[in-house]
Amino acid sequence: MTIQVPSNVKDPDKVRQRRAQIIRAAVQLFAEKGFHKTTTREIAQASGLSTGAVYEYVASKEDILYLVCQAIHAEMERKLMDSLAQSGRAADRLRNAVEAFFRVIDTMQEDILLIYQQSKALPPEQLRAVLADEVRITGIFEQILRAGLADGSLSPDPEAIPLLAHDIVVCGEMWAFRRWALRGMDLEQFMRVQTQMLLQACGCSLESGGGAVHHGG
Amino acid sequence: MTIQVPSNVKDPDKVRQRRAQIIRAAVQLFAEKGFHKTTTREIAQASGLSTGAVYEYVASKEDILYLVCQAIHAEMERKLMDSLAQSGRAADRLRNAVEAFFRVIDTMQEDILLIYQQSKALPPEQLRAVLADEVRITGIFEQILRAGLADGSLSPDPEAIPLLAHDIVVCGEMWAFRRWALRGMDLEQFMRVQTQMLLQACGCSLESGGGAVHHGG
Amino acid sequence: MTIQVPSNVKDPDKVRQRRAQIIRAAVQLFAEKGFHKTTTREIAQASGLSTGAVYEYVASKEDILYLVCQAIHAEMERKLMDSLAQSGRAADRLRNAVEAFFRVIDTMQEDILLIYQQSKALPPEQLRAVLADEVRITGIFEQILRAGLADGSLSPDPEAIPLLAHDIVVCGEMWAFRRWALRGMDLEQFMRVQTQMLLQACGCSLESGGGAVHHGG
Amino acid sequence: MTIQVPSNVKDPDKVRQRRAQIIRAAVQLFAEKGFHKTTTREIAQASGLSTGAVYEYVASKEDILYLVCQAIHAEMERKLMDSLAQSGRAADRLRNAVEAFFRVIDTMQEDILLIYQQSKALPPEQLRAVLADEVRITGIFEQILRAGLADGSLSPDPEAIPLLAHDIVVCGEMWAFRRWALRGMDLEQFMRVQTQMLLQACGCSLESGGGAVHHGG
DNA sequence: CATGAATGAGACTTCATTCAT
DNA sequence: CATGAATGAAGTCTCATTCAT
Repeated sequence: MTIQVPSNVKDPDKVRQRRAQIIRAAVQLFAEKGFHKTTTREIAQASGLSTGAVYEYVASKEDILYLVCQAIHAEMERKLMDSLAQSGRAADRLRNAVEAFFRVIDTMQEDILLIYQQSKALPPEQLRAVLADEVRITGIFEQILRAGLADGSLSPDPEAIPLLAHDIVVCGEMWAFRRWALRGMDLEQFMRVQTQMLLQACGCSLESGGGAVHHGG
Repeated sequence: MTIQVPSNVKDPDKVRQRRAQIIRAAVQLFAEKGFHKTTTREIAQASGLSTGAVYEYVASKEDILYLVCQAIHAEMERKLMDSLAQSGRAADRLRNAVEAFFRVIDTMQEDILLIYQQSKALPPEQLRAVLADEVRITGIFEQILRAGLADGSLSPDPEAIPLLAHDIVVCGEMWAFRRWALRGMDLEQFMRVQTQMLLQACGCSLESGGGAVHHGG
Repeated sequence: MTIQVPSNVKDPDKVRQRRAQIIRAAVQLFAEKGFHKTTTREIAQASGLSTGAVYEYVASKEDILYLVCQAIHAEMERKLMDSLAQSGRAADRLRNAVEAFFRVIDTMQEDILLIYQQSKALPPEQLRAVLADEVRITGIFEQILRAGLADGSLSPDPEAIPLLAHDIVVCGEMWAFRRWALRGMDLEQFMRVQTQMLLQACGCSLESGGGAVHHGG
Repeated sequence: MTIQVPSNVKDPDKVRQRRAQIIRAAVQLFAEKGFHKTTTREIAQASGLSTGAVYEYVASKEDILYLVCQAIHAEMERKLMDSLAQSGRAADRLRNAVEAFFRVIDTMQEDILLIYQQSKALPPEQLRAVLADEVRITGIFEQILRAGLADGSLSPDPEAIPLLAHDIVVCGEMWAFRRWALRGMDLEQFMRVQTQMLLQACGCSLESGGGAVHHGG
């Protein structure tokens, strides 16, 4: 589900390097002004290439948006993977993964917002590929939930597992896309509340989080 | 926090009527193609007005987007308000409100998606007004949570109340903006899982919902 | 050489009155913003008529400009005629006419500038009519010059009479159309220098003007 | 007091060359139809560029008008300077300059008319720059007059010098902007009368001009 | 490969004029 | 006669993309 972006240039290293320049510039511009209000000229200029050169590495402006979304997802995934514990009880790995995920989101706020707001501008096929990336990220949590069901450390409704995984992702990403509403909190507060809610929903047995734990009155 | 959209036409009834036409057409087009790929001519044509006539009721294309967002939020609020119980324990009113909210979202999927994807195209001031609408909707849930704290039927962490309200809104709205990921579920399933999670997070004492209740293993 | 501006309205008094309103508003607007940047709506509004009503008294925007030019010339001529001595030596009448003319110009600066800057926007036929008005005004001075040739009080080159008349008009009107360059002078200074130059050019015998008379060194 | 017109194109030679094309086309069109009735497309077409190409060399239609005015004034000044005697009595240099100026006007009638009729369409700042050009041209005559005062070959009222310079300019330029009234004369006749009047007003001692010299009375 | 000038379709908006009420 | 909403042609300007150098 990864779509090839064609390039006139043969040397793959050069392509990688130039596209990195383009992506770096475009991420910033798209986040700031949005896809449609950003011109290819601006992207070229900001990436240190000429107008024409950009089109040696990309076939259309939409390709750039696709590369940007891809790069963001790749970075998210990489960062997330890096801090995932590979062993232990699923419940602990979940708590760990959620925290890692939230911290990744915090460092990539603008990027996540960018995907939420601009991916609609992608052509259908590329949009599908981007959504597939999100499915893969969500899948990370799904897998842990299933592992928890298996090892007994979590007790989610089996049918609800996909949705719970989405809840984790969405309740984390809102730190980015509802930023305007959450100015009053700091990340730790946010994480405490969200983690508490999400883990409880997953039937996590051990409530060792820092926040006050509320037992229904 | 409501911004005036100027019109050349004086008769307020006519303005209302024509703007309704414009909004109806624009909602559809924006949802389908996005704000930037929709032309003013298309909007005019789809609303049965001439190009020039549209500009008798609106000063710019962005005004149309603002009217659209406003209309969507107004409809959401109206529908939500209509089905809100005015009395009873806060816990019951919350459950009721969440269900009502989710059903509203289900009927307004495209509209909510539209706001998520297109509001970035608004000029700053109008964007602020649209966000203020979302704040007001979120406030509905905040108030119930506070009432629950007061009448003892809910026990949210007082500091977490604003965030919990946002969780309710976001965990509902994902039915719209993650539609592509939730094709496998039906609304009732979705509501059961989300309601369960959210109410529990709010410290709702009586778990009378239909879903399986998970007590941490 | 006066072109009829058609009106749908039959009652000539009403036409006169309404056109006066239109002209009053248009003069101001044209002087301020120019013909092309003034909209018919603005003219209607400023004259207290509805958009449609204006077109009951005028067939086109250009008609309004024509009416404006006509009105300005008529006022100039009226004011000038009012203060023209009817008898006496031509030389005296000339001096008197030049002074009167200059004072008229001073009170009608914007109007004269308007004609200089906007008459190009007139349709050919109406432009011709406006130029004919200017010819008529120039003719006033021509006649006095010829009278002076006849009564011996002036001695212009007979062939130069038309040009000298234009010189009088232009050297007066520059008080309006070179206003930006003459900020440093007052009207009296200006009149003294110009009158001196013009009368001398017309071979005026009696140099009774207030200014110092310079005999070539 | 020269305003920079921005261009996307970096190569100054190309900018000069393309702008020359644009100016050539625009002068003709503006003179013929006026600024507002000329479309940017017509300018592009007449200058052999595409619509978009024009906007690589200019930021707005008004910029074109500004370039046109600038170019006209530059050409006037250049032509005038070329034929100015650098030495001799100021009185002779004045006569010489006036003649040169009048001949320049004769060759540039449409251009001068263009400035009179269209400069009102300029944005304020650019209008100021254009008027500054006219001030500079007028200044040429002012300087000669002052020199004449110094070398005794002219005896203008010192306070009247600026106005006399304007008289020279205006009494020359009327050959362009009153062309419709002067069809009956030829340039030589015109020059004779005007030169006579103007030099006399400047207190020029030696009346060696070709025209009949009239001594008052 | 790189450059950047050129293209031209098309976007938004304005506004003189009309005409039903 | 008066009103003012409606029309729609036309204008200015933008910008993704191409291609000669």
